Amino acid sequence: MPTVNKKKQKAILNAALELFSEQGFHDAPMAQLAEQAHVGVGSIYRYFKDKNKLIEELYKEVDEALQMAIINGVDPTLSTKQQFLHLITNLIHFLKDHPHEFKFLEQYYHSPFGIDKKREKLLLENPSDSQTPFIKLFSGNSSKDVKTLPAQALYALAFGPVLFLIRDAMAGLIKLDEALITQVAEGCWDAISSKTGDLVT
Amino acid sequence: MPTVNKKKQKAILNAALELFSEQGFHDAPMAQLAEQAHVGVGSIYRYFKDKNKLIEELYKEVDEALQMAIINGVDPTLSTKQQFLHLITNLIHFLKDHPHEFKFLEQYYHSPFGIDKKREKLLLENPSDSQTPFIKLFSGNSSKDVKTLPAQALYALAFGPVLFLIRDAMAGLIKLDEALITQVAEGCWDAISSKTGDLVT
Amino acid sequence: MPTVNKKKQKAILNAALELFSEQGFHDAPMAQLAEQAHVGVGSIYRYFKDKNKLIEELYKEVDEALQMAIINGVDPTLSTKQQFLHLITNLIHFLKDHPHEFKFLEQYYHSPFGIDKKREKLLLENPSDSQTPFIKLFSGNSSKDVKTLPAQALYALAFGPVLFLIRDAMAGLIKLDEALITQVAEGCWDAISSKTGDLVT
Amino acid sequence: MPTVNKKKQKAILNAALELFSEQGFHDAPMAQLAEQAHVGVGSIYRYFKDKNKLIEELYKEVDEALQMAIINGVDPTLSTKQQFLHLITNLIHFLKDHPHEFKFLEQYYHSPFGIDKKREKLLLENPSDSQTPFIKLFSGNSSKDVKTLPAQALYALAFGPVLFLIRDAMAGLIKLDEALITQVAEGCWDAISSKTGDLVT
DNA sequence: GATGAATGAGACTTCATTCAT
DNA sequence: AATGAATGAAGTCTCATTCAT
Repeated sequence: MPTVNKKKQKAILNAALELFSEQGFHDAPMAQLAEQAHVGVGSIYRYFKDKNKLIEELYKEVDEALQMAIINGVDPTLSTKQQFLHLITNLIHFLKDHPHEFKFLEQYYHSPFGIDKKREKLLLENPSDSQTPFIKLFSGNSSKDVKTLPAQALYALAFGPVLFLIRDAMAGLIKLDEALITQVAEGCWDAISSKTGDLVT
Repeated sequence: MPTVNKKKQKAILNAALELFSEQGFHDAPMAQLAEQAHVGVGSIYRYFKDKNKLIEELYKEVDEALQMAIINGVDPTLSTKQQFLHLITNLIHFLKDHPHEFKFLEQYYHSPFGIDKKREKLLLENPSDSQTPFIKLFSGNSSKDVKTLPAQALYALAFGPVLFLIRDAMAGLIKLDEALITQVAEGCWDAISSKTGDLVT
Repeated sequence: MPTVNKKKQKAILNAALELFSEQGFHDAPMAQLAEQAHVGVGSIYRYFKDKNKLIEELYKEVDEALQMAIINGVDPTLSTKQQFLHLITNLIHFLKDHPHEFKFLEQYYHSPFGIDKKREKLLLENPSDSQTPFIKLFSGNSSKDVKTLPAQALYALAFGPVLFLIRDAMAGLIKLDEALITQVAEGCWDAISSKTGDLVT
Repeated sequence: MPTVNKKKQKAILNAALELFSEQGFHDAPMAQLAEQAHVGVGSIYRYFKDKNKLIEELYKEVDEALQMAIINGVDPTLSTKQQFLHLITNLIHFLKDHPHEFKFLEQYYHSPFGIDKKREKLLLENPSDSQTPFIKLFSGNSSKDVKTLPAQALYALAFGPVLFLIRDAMAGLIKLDEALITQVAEGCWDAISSKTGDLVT
């Protein structure tokens, strides 16, 4: 009965997401994880080879959810800027509304797991896939709206502020309302827009 | 001879910086640390109460070096933009040239150590101190050059891209030459500059 | 099968009793304890939160056995003296025949564990409980047979010699045969009996 | 200058007495001991081979002081009972007034140091020396006043209650005033006196 | 398939002792 | 003679993983 399987696996992943994000990978013992998932410790090892593999799988799940959220409702007929603002706003909303996911991802990227291997994969793999909605936006003929920079630099200018901001929001240093979200999103656009540039220097 | 004292302490801090940045706090046993510092395990505890305290001290050291590097050579008579570009460029160079320090800081901020307490302190404390050179730049009468946004939002737009970019550079995803550094720095400025804004939407 | 559970716990307690009594709490490493109990080190911690808790539990066990042994076969219809002699003799026999238990208890009472907290509890708690068979003997209408002294003083006169004697016996300084046991028991009675007292001074 | 030597040695012994009695042998690090004695750690090892030897030496010191205190003011021309009461009362007063010494001795006797080896020595050594004033009292022609029992048994009946009582007093379970001390001393005498014995059984 | 008792490697930390100054 | 920085053996405890039930 594969239903049971998937259910239990999902329960483990959910418990893991919560525990990892709250306590960190290293301070989330498998025993506690099992308890939270209402599952025997041994059962976890039936679904995941070991703790590392569990983390990897969880990452895939969370990343997928993130990608889905980002592209939600984007209208390809609109202007590049409009699409960009939509995407960025989606991203901010998702991260803001999913603190567990955000904290997990942050931790993942800043651990031996993701620091080299994973981010590389993130970008080098599927060059035309759905995984990176921004890549499509920045390439093609809409690229004239955007500065002539390596993709990584554009990413940095576009995403960097978002991650930084969410972290601060999560730490309670700033409150993210819709107005601010919009302003920051526009700031991100200004950073990459080719139309930008002041006269005085 | 107090020199011996400081020397050994420095050796431990150096070994810690290297090990922590490469393996992470949790995967850098005190024994290995001692070995790398050419010191007995017990000696570490003469200089630092425990592992946490060692991490804390190391943070202070690294942070101080970072702050020094950022303000190096800044000319207060120049325009806000010029000063900003100088500061940001300093920051990028330091992080790029000190991968250990960068990785350590990233890890520190994304751990129970710094996640709430430290960043809060970073910004709420010394309102007029040397600790945050950017805060001075954004306040005062030069604030007209900068968007009307909460400090946190400006920080996010200014620093977010840098951290993101350095991470990618460190992972080998992009090569940071001077030209690119300049371009990204300008992108950061565009993100926060009040002179920015295109006509078409 | 919960039997396995209790069996292993018992094995640990037995090994602990032996080791603690022979080497002292501080010189009985958990590793050696595990070995003697034919158990993995980690297993001990499944049954006892830590070493202190293990000592505490062991104390409860031993104390209970001691209390049981003391009241064994006492006939409440006999005279106060007869009952007292019976109790004291029981006590001497138990301690003499259970050197591990005796040494453990001695050590326990002379450690931060029992020195204040436990002995206080021993006497102040259950005023009418089974825990202290002597207290009943000394109170009530049989109290006329016993000197008018604080309970603690009576305890001292009654038990003090026993503990002292057993210690000497254990050290091989004296051999405890039945005749001697009887004589000492009577000496204890003389110490507390109100009928005692010589004419010449 | 041997004066300096003795002074420093005494300082160490004093600090040791205090620390050992308050924290126990095992929880009194040499470093803390050195600090309390206002002495370098290394210096301790100039006066005592190691920690064990220090404990042994301290025992000798304390025991000597105890023996001196016991025989203080005893009048050999008085009756056996009077002498006994004087000795016992001396003992009680000394222990009551020197809690550090008492706790140290208790701990010493209930440790691998004293449990077998030392007490044996205490009694088997000097059969006619000053070390055991009671032994003289119980032997000779005054022995007719005392029960015909092995010396150890007499010791037990005489000293056992005292140690027990002091312990309780130290734990705050009972307050030792002069009246009570006298009564207990007489109880001890009753326990060993040959004149004792009631008619009813 | 599911469980959780059992395990032992390994982490952190303490502390008696040494020895160069 | 005195010191105290340096050391590493040894102790307690945790936790990922296994395997018999």
